[in-house]
Amino acid sequence: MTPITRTEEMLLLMVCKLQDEAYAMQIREEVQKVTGKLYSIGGIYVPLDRLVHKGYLEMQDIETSADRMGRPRRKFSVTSAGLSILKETQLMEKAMWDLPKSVLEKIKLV
Amino acid sequence: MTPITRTEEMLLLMVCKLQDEAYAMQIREEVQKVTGKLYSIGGIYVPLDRLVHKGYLEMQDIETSADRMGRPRRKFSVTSAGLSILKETQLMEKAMWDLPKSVLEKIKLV
DNA sequence: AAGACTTTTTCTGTAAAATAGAAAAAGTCT
DNA sequence: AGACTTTTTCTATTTTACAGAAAAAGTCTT
Repeated sequence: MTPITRTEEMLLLMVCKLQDEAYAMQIREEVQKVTGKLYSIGGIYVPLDRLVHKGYLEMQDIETSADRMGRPRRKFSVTSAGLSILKETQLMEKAMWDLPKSVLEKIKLV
Repeated sequence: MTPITRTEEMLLLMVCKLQDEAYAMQIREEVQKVTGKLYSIGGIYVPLDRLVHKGYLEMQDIETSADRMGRPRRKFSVTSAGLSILKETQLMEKAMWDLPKSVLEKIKLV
């Protein structure tokens, strides 16, 4: 299983977090909350589509109900392969940060 | 401060971990230990140079002492800007993984 | 001292991902 | 019908990932 990028990790996690509200534009907002940075449209849609293509996300067309305007949205959800790669990613991050305490301390105090 | 990639994060951390043994080829080995994957030569040198260029790493030429063969090596060390970006990265990762317990549980059990 | 040997670094080309934003699409509202 | 709202599609550019051959800079052998 080949590792995912940080952007991909973030998007998967935001879909997890948003659950029934995991629409692209909501995800974009959530990413901004977490990173403090507003991603461009392409910066969201391009990797989301890639994640679908890789089988880590599923997509569902949602019909516009009478209570909102604009083009119909697509809702995302994480597949079990997606959960699995997230777990792997988490373990890898943990391994990466397995450093001597003295080093961790130095980072904390910067 | 613009975020770094996962590869950059990993390399910075491996330099931290290896301390006085932070030579490119040692770093490569360490990366393999953590990820389970052997990176190509370019996969190590290219981003290391980039990190130097960005000011997150420093480089020092080490003269070959009589007890080893081969071309002289370059030793890397993390700058204070490097420590700082690592800290930011760590905080961002923490924010990303701030999910409902039910979701974290689902990931754990996959 | 010349040439074989060892190990690291330099270099460069290709593929993939990040980034950006204009234009199109698909609805609702007046 | 046409204006309006919001999302998605599309595509071009820059940056990063990935790969490995060739060059470099030493030591060792004879």
